[in-house]
This record gives sequence, C-alpha cells and structure tokens, in this order.
Amino acid sequence: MDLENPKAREKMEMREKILHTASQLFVERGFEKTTIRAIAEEIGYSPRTIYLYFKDKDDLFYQMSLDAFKLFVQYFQEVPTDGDPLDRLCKLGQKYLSFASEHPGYYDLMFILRSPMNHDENDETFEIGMKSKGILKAIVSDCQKAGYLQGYEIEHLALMIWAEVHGLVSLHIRERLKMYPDMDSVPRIEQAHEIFVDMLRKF
Amino acid sequence: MDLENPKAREKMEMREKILHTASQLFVERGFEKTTIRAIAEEIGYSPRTIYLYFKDKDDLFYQMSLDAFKLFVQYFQEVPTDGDPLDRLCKLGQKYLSFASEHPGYYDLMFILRSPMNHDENDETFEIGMKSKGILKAIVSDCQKAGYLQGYEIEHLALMIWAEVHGLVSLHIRERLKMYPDMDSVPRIEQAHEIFVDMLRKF
DNA sequence: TTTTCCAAGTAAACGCTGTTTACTTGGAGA
DNA sequence: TCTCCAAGTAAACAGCGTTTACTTGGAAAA
Repeated sequence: MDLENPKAREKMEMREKILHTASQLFVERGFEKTTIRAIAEEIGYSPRTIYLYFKDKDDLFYQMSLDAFKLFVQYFQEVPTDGDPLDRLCKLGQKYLSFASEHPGYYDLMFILRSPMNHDENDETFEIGMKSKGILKAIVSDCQKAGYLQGYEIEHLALMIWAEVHGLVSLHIRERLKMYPDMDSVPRIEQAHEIFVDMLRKF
Repeated sequence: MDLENPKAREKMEMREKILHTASQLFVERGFEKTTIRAIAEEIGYSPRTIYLYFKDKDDLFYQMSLDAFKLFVQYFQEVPTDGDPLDRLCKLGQKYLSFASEHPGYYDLMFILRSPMNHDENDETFEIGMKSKGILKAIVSDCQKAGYLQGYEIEHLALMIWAEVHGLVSLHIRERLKMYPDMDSVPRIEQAHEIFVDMLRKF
C-alpha cells in the first residue's frame, strides 16, 4: 500500500476507523444489532459513506474476520516448536480455548456465523485457516514420530482434535451449557479438554 | 388437550399448519429467509394471524425446536439398552451424526441458532435435553462398570463426548469443512468419529 | 327469533433494517 | 480561472417483525 500518499493514507485510516468501530459494536452487541446506521452514527458519518469503503455488510464482517484470524494465529505461534509433541498438542488446545474465551465474538465470527463467509477465489481467511491447520498437523505428525496416535491418517486425526475443541467452545458460546448451573462453563470446558488430552496421551 | 371440542381442534390444526409450513420453509431457506410474511402467504392468511397462535417469531421457532427435539430422542431410543457398552456408545454417536446429517436445519435450530432459546422456568426443550444427556450418561456409566474410561467423572466424560460429535457436525453445517475439497464432508466426519471411538475403546 | 358479543381474521401502519438513487461540495490539476 | 472528480449526504426503496384499529361470522343469551 502507498503509505506515503496522504490521500491513500487518509482513505486507509477511514477504513480502519469503520472496521474498528464495527468490531467494537459487534463484540458488545453481536451481529444483528451491529447495524450500518449504528456504525455510521458512532463515527459521525452518514450510513451511505460506509458503502464507499465496503461492498456490503457481509464484506465489512469478512474484513473484520481477517483481523480476527490474524490474532488467532498469534495465539498459536506462542506454542513452542520443540519439546514433547504431546505437551505441545495440549498447549495448542489450551491456546485455542483461551482465544475463544477471551474473544468469543471473534470466535463466533470465524467459525460459527454464516455471514462473513467469502466466496471469492483468493480468500485470505482460507489461507490463514490452512496455515493454522498446518500448525496442528505438524504437531500431530511429531506425535506420530514420537510413537503416539499410531495407525491413522494425520488429516483425520487433525479433524477429530479440531472438532473436540470447537465443540466445547461453540456449545459454550451459543449457550448450550446452561444445563450445568452449578459451575461456570469455562472451567468445565477445561476439565473436559484435560480428559481428552489424557486420552490422546494413552493412545 | 380437548380433542373432542371441534373449536379447540380447529385452533390446534391451524397451529399445526403454521408450524408445519414454517418448518418446511426453514429447512429450505434457513432462519432469516423464513419470514412471517412468507409463512402467512404460504398458508393463505395475513401475517397478523400468525400472532394469534404464537407470541413472536422466536416463540414460533422455539415450538418448532420442540418437535425437532422429539425426533432427536427417537433416534437415540433406537440404540439398544444392553450389550457391550462401548458398542452402544459408538452406536449412539452414529445416531447423533445421522440425525444431524439427515436434518441439518433442525440440528442448527436445536444446538447452534440463538433464536429458539427459551428463558421460561419450565422449558420443555431443556427437559428433553436433560433426558438425552441422561441416556448418554447411562451408557458412559455402563462403560465404566465394564472397565473402560476409568478415573473420571461421568459428567465431564459425557461433555467431552458430546463436544466431539457436536464439533464435527457444527463445523459441517456451518460450512467450515470446505477446505477439504477432495472428499464429501459426511464420510470425513464419520472417519474422524471412528478414530475417536477407537480411542475411547483403548482408554 | 332477535340481539348481543366475542373470537378469528384483516388492512394499514410503525419503526426498524440493508441498500441505492440522485444530489452537493471542496479542493486538486489543467 | 475553470474543470472535474472523489468524498460525502439526504431521501427514498423494499423488506423485515410487530401493533393498532377495524370488520365480520356465528354461537350464546335474551
């Protein structure tokens, strides 16, 4: 991008301002209640102006999910690349759960909501998703080299592991764990995940 | 209910007609596109009429989810109540996946969508949910008696198992498995689930 | 038999939503 | 100085869930 050109920079800043405001409102209120009009009012412009920077509401939320995916990968990159592979797999799962409980709105946007899905050929979130999957698969591969999880295809193992953490998180985010009233959901999720990792370890 | 009283029966039939039409449109088009106006037009009444039978759109979809939960429990009741407990646990998981792939719209309604959630004291879907959880917990308990899955609380084990199948299914329904283009999602889910059950068996 | 009354149904409106058409305006470049 | 265009806007459009105010057909009361 042309950061020297003051015209282009102003345009970029306005875009960021819209995205930042939309993101803030979305985290507070959710998708439906984050209206174009509310965003416009918040930044002090007319609703029409937002359409000068984004094709439509879905496009705006797709661009927002891009930022979410970048933050998500940062969580993953805190996991060490050497050491006991099963410890690393465990750590990866914990980071996944941390991201989801610290940024439930973003998680919803990335993995549950229908709106931000992109149907272009060069989908950037798709690329980042593949990168994250690559990190998981590399660790699973290391586990197999260390003698764990023998006899199954890495791709299928990776999906099973992803599904487990996604299942825990999405039940929580979409409020299907309210039937356990005696305990906060987050520690309950963590306990269930610990059992899962124990199981992988003995596998 | 007073099925003899023709007045009450007519009222009941109208209610069923609305529910059936709404359900049909919902399965075809999803929640957002199933508008009150579209349902009204389909049954040949004015939109206002629907509000004589249901409090609002959320109430209509909550009542619809009740039917979905009843169908869901029917799937579960096909699982034998005796025999090898781990075979039964496997069968239960397969039934869960069958329900979700045969009725993805209903699954969405029951476990993903925010709208049909009820906030009353006597929530009937809550009761049915607890019943389903009871079936799962009974099988997990039998597994422990047979020497499997030792050393963990049944409640936590049940959540871990639920999360695994829910994770697989909800990634599929919300179209997050499109990154595997070379294979249909359903067999992929079944393979991942098989690995999970193998793992439980060796645990 | 006549009158009353109410449940069932409706047309039209209200206040939202995302989005578009048609317009204004300030400032850079010719 | 004049032209032109990018940036921004007011107002409208179509569609949404929902409500107000109205009509009407038929059972029950007189």
